[in-house]
Amino acid sequence: MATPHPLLAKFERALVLTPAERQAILRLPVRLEEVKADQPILREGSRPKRSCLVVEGLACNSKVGPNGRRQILAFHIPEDMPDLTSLHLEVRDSDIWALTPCTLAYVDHGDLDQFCDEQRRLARFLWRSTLVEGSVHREWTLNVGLREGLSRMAHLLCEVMVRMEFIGRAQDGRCAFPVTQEDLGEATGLSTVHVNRVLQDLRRQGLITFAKGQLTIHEWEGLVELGDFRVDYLHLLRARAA
Amino acid sequence: MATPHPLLAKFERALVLTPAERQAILRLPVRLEEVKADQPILREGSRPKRSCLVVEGLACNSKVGPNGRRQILAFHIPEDMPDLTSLHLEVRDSDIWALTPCTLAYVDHGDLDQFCDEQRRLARFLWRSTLVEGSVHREWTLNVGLREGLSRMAHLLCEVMVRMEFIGRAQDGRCAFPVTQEDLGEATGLSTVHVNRVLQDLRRQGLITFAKGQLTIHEWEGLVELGDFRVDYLHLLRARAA
DNA sequence: CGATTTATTGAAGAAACTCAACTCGAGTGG
DNA sequence: CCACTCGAGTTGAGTTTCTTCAATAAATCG
Repeated sequence: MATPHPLLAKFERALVLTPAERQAILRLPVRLEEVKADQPILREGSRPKRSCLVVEGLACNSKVGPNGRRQILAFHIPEDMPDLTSLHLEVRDSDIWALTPCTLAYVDHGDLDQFCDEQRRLARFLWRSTLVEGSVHREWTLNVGLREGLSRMAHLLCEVMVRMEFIGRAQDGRCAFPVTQEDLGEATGLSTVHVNRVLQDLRRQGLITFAKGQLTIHEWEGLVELGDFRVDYLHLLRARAA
Repeated sequence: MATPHPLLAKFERALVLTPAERQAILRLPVRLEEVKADQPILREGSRPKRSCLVVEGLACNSKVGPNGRRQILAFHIPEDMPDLTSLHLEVRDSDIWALTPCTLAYVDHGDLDQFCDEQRRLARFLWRSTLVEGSVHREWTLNVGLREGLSRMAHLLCEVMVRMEFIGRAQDGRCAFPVTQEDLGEATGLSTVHVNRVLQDLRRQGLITFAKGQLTIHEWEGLVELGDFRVDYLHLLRARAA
């Protein structure tokens, strides 16, 4: 088989699989689809019959507020399943948008349900994934509710870098993060103008470089300090040999 | 048996149970405990071996921010399980506090795990409960990130009232909500002073009364409008006869 | 009753917003 | 290849929202 199963990477990142588990994953029927940049993947109010995993690209979870402004609630990077929630939540309560061109691997809920019934350990891991998403939401609420602009942005950038590192897509404090300043504003609850000033401030302090969709963190400790970043809430689980 | 099993109410609110399911719930060993007001129920960093359900009282999920200020992330009312997350998330990422004296029903994770393996439908419902909690977190992030003070508070009060109604603890737009203005500030990300002014504004508009821990909503439509409140994100599921 | 929260008020100041203009770079099509 | 457009980034200035500080009033509790 040429390309490995898209779901395999997600599980193997965190768990040491038994042969039976691996087989069960490989048997899961998936369907690959492409989405263009700035296109909706899922809409609030819809009733999905399948869930997707991000294979390639950057997506986000968002809702539209009163004034028509968008609040980004989470970024989704490869190996994330942005709508695992819809497996048990009939109606979607938020949108999923592709921020860049995305490759998605879809799994039917029927297959996933059966998979969960048969593979109890892997089911628990999927449940856990949705709980981690919840934990990230909690940290974001705190971020927006309690931290001032500069610290808030610092925290966000720390999170992105750690998650990118975890999936092996960051090296030497550098990773692709192809979002606009407007996107950052929607994620932090700041205006675009203010985002611009905050980023300038971070640059001036020599903490980061952010240009052309590339994020570089020059002084990790400094940014962590400024952003009051403690990694625990990401609940990163790394597979380790027995 | 004098008092019904504390978990039964939660399930029966949303599902029509089979006799076998009901039996399985009744067999779940629980242990009732009391906690005084303003006491921690669970601490960030701890590794719980059991989960609890709120039988009586008001609790909250919160984290402490950089300046030592507390951000409330959710209120927990009877029939909520504030730390179901810890069933699969080894280390707690937030605190649970009792805001009033609380009665809690504890279930060991071992028992709960077994219960989930045997009662697949009920397990799905528990999973779903944690997903609803996530949805509430999303709405709160939007609330804090996008809405201005007045609207933000209106939204919060709408949520509280709907949830209280759902568990049968509100009548005629009136329910107990024994929190201080400081608590409300921590939940909305506003200063205590500003909360006070916002509440005055809501009162002046004739929308609410809030005194001595009693919340009354006089003009539901008006408050909903002001708070941009749409109930869907609560994913309320009501048991209905077949 | 005194002690301690909790609620309320005024005033000055900070953080962030809006509006509007301008720059820059990357297409794109004539 | 150049003029043009368009999206993204940047800057200045005035304004709003909310904060902080500090003091007072009211309520609650032992």
